[in-house]
Amino acid sequence: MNSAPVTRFAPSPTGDLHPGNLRTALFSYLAARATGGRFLLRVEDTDRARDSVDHVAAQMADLAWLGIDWDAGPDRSDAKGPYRQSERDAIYRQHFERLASQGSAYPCFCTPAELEVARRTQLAAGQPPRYAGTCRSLDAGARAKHEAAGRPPALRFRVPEAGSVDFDDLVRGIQSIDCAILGDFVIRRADGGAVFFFCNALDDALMGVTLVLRGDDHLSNTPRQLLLLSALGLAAPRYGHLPLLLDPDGLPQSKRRGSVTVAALRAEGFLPGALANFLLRLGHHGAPDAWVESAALAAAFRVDHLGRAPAKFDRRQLEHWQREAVHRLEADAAADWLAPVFPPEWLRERRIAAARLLQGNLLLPADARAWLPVLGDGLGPMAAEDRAVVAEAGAGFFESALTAFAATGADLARLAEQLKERTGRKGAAIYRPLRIALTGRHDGPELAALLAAIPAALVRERLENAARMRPD
RNA sequence: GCUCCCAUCGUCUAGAGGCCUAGGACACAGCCCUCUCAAGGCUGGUACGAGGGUUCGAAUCCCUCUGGGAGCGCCA
Repeated sequence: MNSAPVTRFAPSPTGDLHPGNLRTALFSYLAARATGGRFLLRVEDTDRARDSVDHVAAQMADLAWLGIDWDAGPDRSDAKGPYRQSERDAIYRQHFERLASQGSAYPCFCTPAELEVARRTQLAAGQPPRYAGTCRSLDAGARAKHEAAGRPPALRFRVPEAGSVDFDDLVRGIQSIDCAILGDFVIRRADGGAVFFFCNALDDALMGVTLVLRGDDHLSNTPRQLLLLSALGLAAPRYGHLPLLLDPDGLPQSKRRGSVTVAALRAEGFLPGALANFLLRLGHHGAPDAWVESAALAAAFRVDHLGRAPAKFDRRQLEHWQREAVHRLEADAAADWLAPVFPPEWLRERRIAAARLLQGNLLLPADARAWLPVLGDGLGPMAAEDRAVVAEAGAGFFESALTAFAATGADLARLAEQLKERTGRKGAAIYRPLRIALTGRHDGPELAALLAAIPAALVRERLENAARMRPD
């Protein structure tokens, strides 16, 4: 495992990916890429009721968006495939038979109602709810009787009565779980469907996965999977259990609670590099304080630098990385990024120019909306304090500006020079009223670039309006 | 209920007995730079959940408590 691990991400397509899922995927991916290993994508679609093919596609799109690619997956199978559990029934069946024939598993005829009663009774008695073992040692006669009754049995794994399961978790360290606290668990439902514990562990082993990074919530189930694998004589992967990613209120992210999804973040305009840099530092330390390029992500990731404490999803941290990402955007990429808010009639060149001009002042594409009127048409009303600045400069100032503009065009340095000569003003006394007159606001990108980006006719019109402006 | 896991600034984290009057980053405040905003530079405030031990010495080890989480499913 030290040299070239095989890792995987194994989502169940029951909804959109959350940042926490994506982090697990990213870490698994980076763990493989950092050392020249392989990364697999396996779809765990064994829940026909909730799964959907749309979710599979959406999840793959989220992964690809972040820059995660897989050596094998549902869309790219190989000898170890298929990579959709819904297509692996024959494999599961074969291993069920093996387990059953060697006595590691047995048919269980208990009904859900019976099990529920037993569970309640145990809970009431202060006992942990564990399978009581009713069907554990049914003789042939009893078994035949049940079968004659027509009820199809589930298949239950026989957990050893004594001993313990020991493993060394990559992030949690040595774990030792007493078999006595593990009840016999179902591996095949009465309807013949394989259960998560089973397919998940079996597929990892069969696909040659050597390192599994997954959520904390699987930690206490790991012994069951280890038992299963050892009964099958298969090599188990190394496990590393990542702490959960929490919502800002400190509760675990979940679909039910409406936690933010990766898809929603993408729709808002967050950039993949921003999310990657953000996730890289959640439950993982040792990455540099500064921005990490996507090509350097794998080198910045260390599997032995994973933390144990849960982390909160903090949008402001994400926004910091987003700002970094936006600043780093090439002009044409920035134009694409802003495409959703640009007027459709704008040509490529104009989009690039506008993007270059604005990108330093934007966090999300929606922020650009406020600037469209400045570059195009229809300045809104200005704030009282801004009107006051314009009024203070006075009609003479703007008339001089008009004259100067006619001579210099959109060359701010020369324009300012002439204004200085004509009005005796300098510095902020020139730039500030000019900025406000031209843009209707007192903040924003460099004025020189702004002046160059506003059509000359509009520049004149705005200067004329400013000249007519009175205080109050 | 039982078993297991987690616990450092508001947030992400460093810290594996003395290097910690706890470091960095984000956020926040102030200053500098600057036509403004952003960026950048500098400065500042804010944290070891509580209580007991062990030790010459504890954020670091042990115990208890508190708080949070997970698992105990014919869900994944």
